[in-house]
Amino acid sequence: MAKDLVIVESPAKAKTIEKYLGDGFIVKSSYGHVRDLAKKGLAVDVDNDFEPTYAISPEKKDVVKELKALAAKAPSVWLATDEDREGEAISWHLVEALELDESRTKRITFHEITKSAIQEAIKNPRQIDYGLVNAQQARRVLDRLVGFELSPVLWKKVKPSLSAGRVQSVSVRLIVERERDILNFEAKSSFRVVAVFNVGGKELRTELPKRFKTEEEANSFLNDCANASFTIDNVETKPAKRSPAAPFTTSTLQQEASRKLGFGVAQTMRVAQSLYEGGKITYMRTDSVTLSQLAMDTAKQTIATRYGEDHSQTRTYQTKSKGAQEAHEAIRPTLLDVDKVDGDHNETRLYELIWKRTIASQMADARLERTTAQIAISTRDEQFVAKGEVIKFEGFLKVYLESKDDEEEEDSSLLPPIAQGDVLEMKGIDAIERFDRNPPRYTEASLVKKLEELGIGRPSTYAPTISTVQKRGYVVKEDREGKQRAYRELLLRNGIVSAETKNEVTGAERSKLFPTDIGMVVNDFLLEHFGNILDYNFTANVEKEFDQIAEGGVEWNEMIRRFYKPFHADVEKTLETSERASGERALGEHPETGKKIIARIGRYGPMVQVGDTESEEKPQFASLRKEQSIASITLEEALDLFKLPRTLGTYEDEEVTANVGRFGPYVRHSGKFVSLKVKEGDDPMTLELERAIELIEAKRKVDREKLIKEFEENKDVQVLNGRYGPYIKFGKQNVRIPKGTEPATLTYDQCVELAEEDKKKPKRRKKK
DNA sequence: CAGTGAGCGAGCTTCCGCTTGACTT
Repeated sequence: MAKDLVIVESPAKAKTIEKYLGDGFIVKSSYGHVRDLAKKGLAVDVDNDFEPTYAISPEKKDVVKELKALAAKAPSVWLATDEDREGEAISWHLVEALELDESRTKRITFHEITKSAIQEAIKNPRQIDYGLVNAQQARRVLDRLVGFELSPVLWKKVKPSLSAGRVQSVSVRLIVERERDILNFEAKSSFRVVAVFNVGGKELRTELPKRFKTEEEANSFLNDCANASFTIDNVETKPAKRSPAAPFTTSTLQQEASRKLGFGVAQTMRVAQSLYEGGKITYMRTDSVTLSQLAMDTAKQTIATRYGEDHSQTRTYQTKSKGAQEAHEAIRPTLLDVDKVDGDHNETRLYELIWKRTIASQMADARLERTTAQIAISTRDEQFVAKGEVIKFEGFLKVYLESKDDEEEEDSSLLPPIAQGDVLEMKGIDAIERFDRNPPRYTEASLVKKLEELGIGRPSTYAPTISTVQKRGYVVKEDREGKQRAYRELLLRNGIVSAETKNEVTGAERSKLFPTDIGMVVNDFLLEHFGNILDYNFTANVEKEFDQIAEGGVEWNEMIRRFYKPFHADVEKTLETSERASGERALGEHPETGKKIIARIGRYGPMVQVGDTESEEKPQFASLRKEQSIASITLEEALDLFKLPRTLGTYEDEEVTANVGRFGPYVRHSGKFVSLKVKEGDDPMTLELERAIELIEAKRKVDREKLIKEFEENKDVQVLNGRYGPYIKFGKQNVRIPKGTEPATLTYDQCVELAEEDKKKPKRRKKK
């Protein structure tokens, strides 16, 4: 008997559904979109109602071929792609690509993969929704027009191969603007006062709600406290509660995996993908916080068994994010009673996180008691405040607590027993200078959070977008070392106030996103000429229009026409009238020659320049160092760059020079390069000839020892000593020497044999 | 591998959103 064909987007989903549907159905996957705008050129006819030219994606040729053959034999074809705009379009493209007859084609949808949901869907087939399809075409065409018209403007006006787009350019803008906020941030300081009292052998830690602006004020406060008495003025206890966070979406999973496990967003998605393929979790690209009824029921049982019925609380969550399409469930374990899975370290950790978050989302509130005590000072009007918190009922906190991006204030805990009117024994009071914190730089995950808030990008594109802006060189993910900063500390002990200057490290960063010079230049250029595209609300606004198209109120080509006319005019105007953008920034004048010094982007990246290109004397150029940027380099730092290369003297009648190159600082001597050992304190600005010679000789020695053996038969074959031990260099091929073979005894024939064997060896593949 | 920074011109680059493998070092 011929079987009906069901087509879904993901192969893992296909497997599960086939199980639920049983005999009469064969379930296959389209692997996402099968057709797209043709890769070459615009593929949108702007003079003919924006008629798109679609082509079957090259890597989908085989898929389409197979599906087409199966569809030809099937009595009915069920298009079960996702229930959102893209899913509807995939179904339509399948109709077109497989040349399906719509009379025996049925469109079905479900947003959870459970037996009942699927059987219910089969009972309610419909036709393709062309409103949604057209909304998707508008989305697709708009993105193509924006991307493929803006990018070439950048090639002409900034640098070849750059790119711009509705999503990536706004992502870069967020990072650039945050960096400028930080650069312009003035860290004002104030004195934070903390007093510690003794209550029956236990410490009572309190803080002054107000901070003192100056050291004088803080000092006089401490002196006033020296002979004061301290009395509990008021104690208040209030009940409070905490509620669990919603189950994971792609974005919240990426955030928590970043905070709790230190994963990058791409890593999170890779690990989640493998859990999904193993059937351990539901689909990982979702914007929905909904759990299936089945999942909530199992969660309830699991919680009751493990923690007691009073810890369970069935909850449904509403999505808060703009533009959510909710085609799937939230990310959850497929089996909620399984709290651990096999797999590598990262898989088990991510699974555990997902399990805990899901279970906690169905648990009772935590009930707390918060106590606030005011402590009066006999000599001043200010009062110290002590805060304590006691958990009365753990509820969901037994399982999981969501992390915050900024480290929290120290956890408040139980206060020692105190009552109004108690007179306290003061142990000490500290007034410590504290600086305001600059706005935080984005991590990959906090950028995703921001994009989601703005409704920009989709679960399937968050990770790729972040990798694109890095690949284009707009943004780098880096660690930065902090700087030393002095602060004042006043201590009151035994009635005496002492003051001291101390040092702290500030501004250290780990895995944060920084804009590059090119990122800033491109951003400023786009913002100046295409401000509407870079507007944080641009996506949200066009989404509203896509919705109108979906509802049938607006024709998609009309919407595009209204957008394209002014946009294209801007493109033309910018191409004609705008200057090349080089991010030029004047740094000042050369102290000796008075020539202008500027920083800008050159052909090979950021650089500083002394003198004019138009003037008769050729200007001097120097590349910026990796950690420098046009926006922040000072005149002094720029002048330093011109101090290299330095001539140190001569050795063996040849000049020895020091410089910094692409691979760090080096010494050059008779055509050879020797790297400086920065870790051992070598510095090209101060390096002396003696040390340079030492380095040159050391390099010569290594080179001499590098060659173990050469062969008369073939000069291209050598036995060498490399970084990882001895190996055979066979032309361009590097061959390992088997264990137990003494490298120096190898003959030419043996080398040839080993090289042959090595070639035949199947390339070892990385274990997952 | 440790440079370069002028200009010409051919031919290339580029978007966002759906999905996974099939390739190496």
